[in-house]
Amino acid sequence: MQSYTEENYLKIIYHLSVISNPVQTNAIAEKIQTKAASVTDMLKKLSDKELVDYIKYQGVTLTEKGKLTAINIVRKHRLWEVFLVEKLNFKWDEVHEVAEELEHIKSTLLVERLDEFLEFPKVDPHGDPIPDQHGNFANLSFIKLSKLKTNEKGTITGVSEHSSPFLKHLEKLGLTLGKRVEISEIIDFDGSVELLIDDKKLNISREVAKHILISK
Amino acid sequence: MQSYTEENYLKIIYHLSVISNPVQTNAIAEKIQTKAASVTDMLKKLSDKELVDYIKYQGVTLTEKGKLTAINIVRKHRLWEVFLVEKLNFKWDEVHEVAEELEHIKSTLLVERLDEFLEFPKVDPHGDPIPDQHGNFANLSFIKLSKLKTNEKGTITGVSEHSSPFLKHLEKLGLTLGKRVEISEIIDFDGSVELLIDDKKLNISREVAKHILISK
DNA sequence: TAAAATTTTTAGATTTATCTAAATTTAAAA
DNA sequence: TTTTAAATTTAGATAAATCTAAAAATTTTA
Repeated sequence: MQSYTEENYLKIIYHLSVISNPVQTNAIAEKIQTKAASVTDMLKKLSDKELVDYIKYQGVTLTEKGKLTAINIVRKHRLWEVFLVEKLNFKWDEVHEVAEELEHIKSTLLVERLDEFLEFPKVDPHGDPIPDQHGNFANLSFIKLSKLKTNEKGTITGVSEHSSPFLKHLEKLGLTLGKRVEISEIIDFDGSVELLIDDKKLNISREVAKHILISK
Repeated sequence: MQSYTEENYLKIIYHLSVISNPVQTNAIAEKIQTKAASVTDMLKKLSDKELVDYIKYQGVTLTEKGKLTAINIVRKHRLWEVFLVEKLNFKWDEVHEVAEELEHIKSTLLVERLDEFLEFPKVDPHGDPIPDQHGNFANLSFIKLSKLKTNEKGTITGVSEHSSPFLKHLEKLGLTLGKRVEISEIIDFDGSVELLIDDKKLNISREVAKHILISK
């Protein structure tokens, strides 16, 4: 059994692995809001427990065991987010902090029953896929809205930025999951995107467009 | 803000206060599965934070601030128990350990929304009252089944023992909350109680009868 | 490729919650 | 009321997770 802190390290390493593998000490330190020295200490500990492969000065990779643990935490986090939004009427920008706590509750019975209660959701309120109890993800294919070309259409199915200000912004613009959009123009000057949604025109910055995920 | 551990101490002190006030160091140590020396250390800390009034060698009492904190934890514990039983189909003997973890989740929004989602329950699955957000309990009047006299009737509305073996035993006998019972005989020899439930006769030990709470 | 900059690790300290063993206080018994 | 027993506290140690400051390794740059 892992401690709350160990679980957090594993989760962060898991998320950072997607971007770069192996994961650097400083990257972890920044994400976890701690000092590099503390990270080094913890990596040694996780290595002793065979949850990560750690080479001094080189970085870490999750072992199979570590990866399964991490995915299980991600599973719990996302299921709780669905619960908060679907059942307790939380907004999609309000769920993260609470789910950060709920993801560490240990009972497997709880997780399986929650999954059932929520009718086995495949994605969380931000469109992120929810792994099953064996750690398998349904493979969803997303492309960034910023990669679409003029006149292309697609459905908003996810976001790659979870901060409250960003999500509130999208909400205000009506850019929520499931909405159908069409690119009407891409502005040369600043790369901003003009799109059609609910028959209305809308201009969003390139920065925003990069964090909206589309499926066709 | 209090730590997980501090919250547990406050909760235990709160429960023990009902039995004896002030609460003794050893009583806490036993409940919390730790050593008396550790309890002393924590009592000093809680005292510094003005959550308890602590007099060396005499014991502790919760301050108003400490009491409110404790009651809030009890509130969360019981609401989560209702959730587990009502929504996730947990049995009444399966909820305790999980609720022990869930009770420490911090968000007040979560608690109020959960309360609403559960339609403001007044009691938990064991019949224990759920305080409102101000810490007020509805005053329910219970008497022990063992205090009833021959031919008296009543409704099972609570239990004063929460262990899984005890609850499973009651379940098997059909002695669940809401059931109407009538005392048909009290056996002189061992104090055991014969009762009528669902038109069937049943004999339970005095020990069991003591932990069943009745309202008329 | 040698110097400079960056990243990472080590060493030693701190905080929180715990422990054991010994000392002290209080309560109970003779 | 003195002795004994029980409960409680103190003192000093330990484990987990963190920190700062300095040393070491790696990467970048000139």
